[in-house]
Amino acid sequence: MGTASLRCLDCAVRDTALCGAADEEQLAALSAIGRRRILAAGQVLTWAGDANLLCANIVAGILKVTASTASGREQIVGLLFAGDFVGQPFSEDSTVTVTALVESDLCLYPRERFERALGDAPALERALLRRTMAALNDARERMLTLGQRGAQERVAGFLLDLADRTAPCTRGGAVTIDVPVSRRDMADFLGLTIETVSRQLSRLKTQGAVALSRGGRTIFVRERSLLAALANPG
Amino acid sequence: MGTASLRCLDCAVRDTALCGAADEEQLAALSAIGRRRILAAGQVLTWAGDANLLCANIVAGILKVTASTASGREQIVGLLFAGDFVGQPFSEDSTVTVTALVESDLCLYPRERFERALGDAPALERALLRRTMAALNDARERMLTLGQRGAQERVAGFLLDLADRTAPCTRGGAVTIDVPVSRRDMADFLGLTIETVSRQLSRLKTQGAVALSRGGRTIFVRERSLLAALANPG
DNA sequence: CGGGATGTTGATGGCAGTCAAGCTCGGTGG
DNA sequence: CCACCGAGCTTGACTGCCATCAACATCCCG
Repeated sequence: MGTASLRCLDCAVRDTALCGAADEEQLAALSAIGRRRILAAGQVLTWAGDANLLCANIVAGILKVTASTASGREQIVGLLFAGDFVGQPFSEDSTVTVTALVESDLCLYPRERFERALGDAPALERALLRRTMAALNDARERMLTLGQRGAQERVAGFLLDLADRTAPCTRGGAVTIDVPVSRRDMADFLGLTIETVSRQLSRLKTQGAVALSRGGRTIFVRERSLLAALANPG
Repeated sequence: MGTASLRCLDCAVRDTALCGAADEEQLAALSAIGRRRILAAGQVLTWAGDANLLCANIVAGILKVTASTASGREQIVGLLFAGDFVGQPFSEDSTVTVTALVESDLCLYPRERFERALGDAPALERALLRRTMAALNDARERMLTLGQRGAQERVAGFLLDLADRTAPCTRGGAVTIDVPVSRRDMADFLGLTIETVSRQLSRLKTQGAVALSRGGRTIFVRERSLLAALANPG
């Protein structure tokens, strides 16, 4: 237990992850059932429809959560970053597929044992509830986007979200975004096609809101306020 | 407390609502802080952006949860029925607007007191966590619809959901659906326009999947399997 | 019976999807 | 070092679906 909680106390996401809500004893319990695993880029953690055996905290990396149509069309219903929680405690089977977008480092827990740990740690369960509610809010915001906004609004809004993630403080100025996903993933996230995403990015460039480079994976935001205006036309 | 829990024990949604997870003592505590309120059709319970002061259980009726664009376009991000929970414990302000679609009967709790009650009743908090996760799953399924499906698939899928809600058992046969919402609300729910919804319903009629009546508010499903096929083209 | 709200149908246009070339960049091997 | 290759990205031409605008029908309620 000593070494176990030591490992956790050293963890890169000790404060930002769910574990941040755990005291030392609870942390030791978590540590006892958790094990680290590296996922290669493109590797699938859980498949939709499979038995729901895993929960995890993301130590490093980026994962996508996807739902798919019978005809194979894919929608990214969530993006997960370091510190985020993955999984569905108290559910028998998983309804979504979780895939690593880049090499990712996870702290895995067997689902049922994790559930027992939650029962013994009210603070943990409370933290998970708050996170789940936050995820629901995100999902609702995205429903608004997918149902009501046009292509340019979606792309501009996505870039703004990325900018906030990488540089939350910068207000009116310029930011460099390292887009962590391919055009295909951007399209699947936004409910558009690759071509439409590409065209809208080009349009943002000609409008002077951004500059592109390195195969489109680095985006320089020239005028954040302009981008905001395009993301939310009045 | 005797009369209080008596009121609750009589409640129409005693078993289906969140309270179903509460024992008698916890129920008494809830009862002590809850009060009933009738909302007229069209009346708003909470506005997006306002302070988040309320939680509630729905005793009877139907509510919509909406998010809006700066330009006034509205997306219904959730529909709530008898037994469902409304509100966002542990959040300072509400991000969505909740409106009654028909006259509705609610059991209201002041948010902060409800949070305290949750802290004293782990079973309640557990139940709320499960519901929130279920809501998140719903939201993700709807993201898939809004992002990837065509108009006919959306409308057919909506009808199937309604059919499942009113007659979960009927498998291959025919069901009569009493559509509980206007065309405008259907459109806002599905991310379409009123006209498109109407046209797709007419199309479903000519295709023999449904029959319409009473100003379109009653829909007779002729071939559930056909409807399912149209909702999920392979 | 009349009038307003709600729903349907029609004509048209625009935005995004589809199909199809090119282009860029990074990696590999000669 | 450079030519080549392939994956990912961009751009173009065209189509099709859904939104928009507008007229008409139907239902409901007094």
